[in-house]
Amino acid sequence: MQLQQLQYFVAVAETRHFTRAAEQVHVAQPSLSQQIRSLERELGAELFSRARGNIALTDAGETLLPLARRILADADTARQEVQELGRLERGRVRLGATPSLCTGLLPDVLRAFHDRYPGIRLLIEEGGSHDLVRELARGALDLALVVLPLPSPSPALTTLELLREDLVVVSSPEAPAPGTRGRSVRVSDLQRERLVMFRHGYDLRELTVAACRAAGFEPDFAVEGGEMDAVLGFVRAGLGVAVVPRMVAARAGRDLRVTPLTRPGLHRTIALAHRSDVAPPRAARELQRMLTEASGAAGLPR
Amino acid sequence: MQLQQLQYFVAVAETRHFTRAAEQVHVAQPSLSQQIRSLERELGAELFSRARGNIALTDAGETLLPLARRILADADTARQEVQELGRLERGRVRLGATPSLCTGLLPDVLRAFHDRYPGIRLLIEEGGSHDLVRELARGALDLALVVLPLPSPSPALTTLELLREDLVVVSSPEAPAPGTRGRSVRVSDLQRERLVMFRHGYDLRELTVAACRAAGFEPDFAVEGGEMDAVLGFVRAGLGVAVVPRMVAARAGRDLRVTPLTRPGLHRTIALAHRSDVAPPRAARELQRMLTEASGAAGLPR
DNA sequence: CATCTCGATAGCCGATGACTATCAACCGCG
DNA sequence: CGCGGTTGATAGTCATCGGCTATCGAGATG
Repeated sequence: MQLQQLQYFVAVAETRHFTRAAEQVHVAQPSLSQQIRSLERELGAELFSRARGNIALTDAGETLLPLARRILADADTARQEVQELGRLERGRVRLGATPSLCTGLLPDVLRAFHDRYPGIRLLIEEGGSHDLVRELARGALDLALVVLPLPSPSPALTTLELLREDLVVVSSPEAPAPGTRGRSVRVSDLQRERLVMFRHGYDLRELTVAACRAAGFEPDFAVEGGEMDAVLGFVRAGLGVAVVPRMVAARAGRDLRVTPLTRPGLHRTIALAHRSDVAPPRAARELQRMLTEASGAAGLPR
Repeated sequence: MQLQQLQYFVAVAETRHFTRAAEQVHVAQPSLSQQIRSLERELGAELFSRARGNIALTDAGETLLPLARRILADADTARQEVQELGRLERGRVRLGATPSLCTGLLPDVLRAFHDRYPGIRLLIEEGGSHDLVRELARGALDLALVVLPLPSPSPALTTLELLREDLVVVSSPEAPAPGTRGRSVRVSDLQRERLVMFRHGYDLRELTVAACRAAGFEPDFAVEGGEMDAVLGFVRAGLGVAVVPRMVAARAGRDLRVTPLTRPGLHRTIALAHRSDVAPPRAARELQRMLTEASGAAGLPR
């Protein structure tokens, strides 16, 4: 039994006429006759009663017809759906990102992506780099925005650097400016400040703590454990200062004092990770492209 | 897209392994690879991510899989159903019969047929010969039990004589026996009787009336218009006598007097009719066979 | 009776799917 | 670090099959 034979069969059943059915399916009449015969032979039953000028379905034909129609319809649907997938009219991207990135780079790009491909569902998983890497390897994510270096690097993952972000110190405009030199602040100056610190899992936490230790002191937390918004809120309220990406600080509005770090300062490298062994789906590749483009404009060069 | 390709595709999707899938579908691995490739080319999308030792479905594959399964299942169902039809495990026979035949020959044969082929639905249409012939020609019936000669014979119908039935006179045991000679009665004797007559449409009505006229008189109806059961009931109640097939009279029980007609008496020829241009369905042919057999035993020879 | 219609048949040809042999990449093992 | 083993891809060959044209044959038609 072949799809083509079913198609021929349905054409004959509909036209009740071999010659016209042959025209309808764009094939010579003998070919169609032959295929119908072959289908009948395989099924072990006549499908049509071939009374001259009065082709009619037999019981077997009557039984087969609805199934044949359904099979052909399903085959059409299959073709349709796969092609829509290819044209990014449908589909899904499962993107992981660290919380700080969700606040920074992501919203604009996701907005642009969704405007361009409204049929693609975007599933965002917010989590620490460690979790994201695991989910990627499990195949539960197509792409992840992570901060380099990865906590558990693996050859199974390919990373593509997107951009390097400066970190800055934010503080309440009402409190005295941090540091001693006004325009910028050194890491060591943070020893005199109390910090508002993210919860465990934020790469910014590890990064900041590591920087303080490298400068020879243990940071002093005024409060710790919040998400990005909470941290900014605490800072705004004057509980302490925080080290955040410049982009986040810029978005946070005017009611925060932003003080850059003295050179070389602190940075973090944001990268896009995906499994090395399988190419990400079309839609994920397209999102990857848009992210690369956006961050290229935003700034890997600098 | 071909059913075979879908089968191969599902096999690979299930085993996640080309070589094992090839074994499962009894084909060499390169053939399977090639078919999958060809399917992918036609659909314009990769169906599998071929990471060594980790074959996985792509989005497109994931989309196709459920449809492919369903298509294959439908194809199986189709094969199954058509074959059950051939083995008379399923199906239907649409049989027409005149009312008097429904009472006579039919019940036993239908019982035997149904016992033997419990999966076949039996649809009986009771009607006058004229209606039955029309329904046959329309294709609304597969077979019809009719009384010859047909009111509107047509080359489009083939008839096969089944048996000749004697007609007898039935009367109430409490009334005086009809006729004058005790053991049998002549048609002309019916002039002195009042008849219980079937409704229009019964061949027995036409036949009896024609016989009376041939004998030179117009029959006198005590009551007319009933079905077979009603007629027998009226006769039993003593309203009059009736001319019915011997087989019906025999079934009607002891509380009816049965008087044969003097030779040559009256007969009717029962035949099986079907369209000449198309062979009846398998199940109908089988019922035809059983009817022929049963009536052969019952009596065409005599 | 000639003609037309329409499905079946015959014969041929190119496409295609299956096979064997082999390659290439990757894995695990010593 | 090299070496078989595994596994999917590739190459080349061949038989099959589906498509085509030409033609037949049975009914309908005028």
